[in-house]
Amino acid sequence: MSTREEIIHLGDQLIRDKGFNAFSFYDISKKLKIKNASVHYHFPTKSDLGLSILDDHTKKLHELIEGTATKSPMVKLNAFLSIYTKIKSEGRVCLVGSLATDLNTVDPKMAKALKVFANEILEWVTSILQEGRTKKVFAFQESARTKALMIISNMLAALQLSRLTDEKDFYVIQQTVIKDLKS
Amino acid sequence: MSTREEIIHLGDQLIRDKGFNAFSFYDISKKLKIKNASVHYHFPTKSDLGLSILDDHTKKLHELIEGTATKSPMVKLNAFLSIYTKIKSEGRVCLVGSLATDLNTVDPKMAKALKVFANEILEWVTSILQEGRTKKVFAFQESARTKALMIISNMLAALQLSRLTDEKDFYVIQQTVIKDLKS
DNA sequence: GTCTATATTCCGATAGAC
DNA sequence: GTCTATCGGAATATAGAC
Repeated sequence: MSTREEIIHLGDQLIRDKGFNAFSFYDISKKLKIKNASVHYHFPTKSDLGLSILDDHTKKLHELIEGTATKSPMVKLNAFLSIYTKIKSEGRVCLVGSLATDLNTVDPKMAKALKVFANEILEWVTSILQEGRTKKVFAFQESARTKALMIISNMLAALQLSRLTDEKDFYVIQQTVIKDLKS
Repeated sequence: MSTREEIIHLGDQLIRDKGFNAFSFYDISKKLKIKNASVHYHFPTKSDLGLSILDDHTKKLHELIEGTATKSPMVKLNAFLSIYTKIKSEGRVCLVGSLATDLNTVDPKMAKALKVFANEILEWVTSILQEGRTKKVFAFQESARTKALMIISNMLAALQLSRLTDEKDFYVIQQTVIKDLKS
């Protein structure tokens, strides 16, 4: 992995671990054993880094969408849910949740990229649910978009809430989402 | 309202507007037209202020629980949901969501108080749902605690997600929560 | 691409006068 | 209870050498 890629990777972890406003370029330089100024060579400003992290997430989302395009709705749903399972195993929260709470403090370009990213997730999950209902794999009463909002809300908040109530509550919520879709 | 109370009030708004790590004592002193040092007189450290804000929320939660104790489950549920409606009208997020994403950066006392607060909300909503099901006002298949986790997740994340997709999505999610409980 | 060195700004916090 | 003044530290960011 190039230094640039390592910085993006570390920055992403730090945002989802501590929040965008609580990590510094020093945190990254320390871990990579380079100097503060070297991080600034790759990303002149913190917003530049934030934008690149969002671009990276968007790119990986596209890869996941394309990589599962020919699979069944259940496999696609599991691919979506697995994103959160992995984040939970790291003890972190998701990028959308972390940056949404900081939205009023980030620069407009980052806010814009975040909105695009969140809407692409919403559209993907909506399409998965729509396809699943058509194929009689999923059952739900609301519009597919509304159901997608409910499920994404559950997963996003499951990461945050289970930090406070009980770590197991993440899985309680995730399993309930799955069970609810099948009945 | 005393200066101390005004500081708590402003600090609460700032946490839910920008996040705990993005506001400063200067933000508060500027608004109250007093000096930085005066804020420190009331709250020696930022953590002291954070703790007092959490105590204030906990106290108000207790008042709401006691004030609705003799009401119907539907009225209690509406009291719970109205908390989020009000937050949405201010364009902010809830205290639990804001601080959960910052959890790894706050001092242990604040983390502890936040966990107590979140669990009290969970217990309250659980008891509302339990009572509502017993009285045949609500219908759901999961345990009352699990259903409470789902609903709280939906509302917490509705505030965050609707900042990014569409402000109206907050109400879409809220209405779906209500409708789903009645079927 | 990485370094040393530094400029600048901001923030949390405290001492001591009024 | 609020003020002026200030300390110490941390963070973003840049200049210029290697």
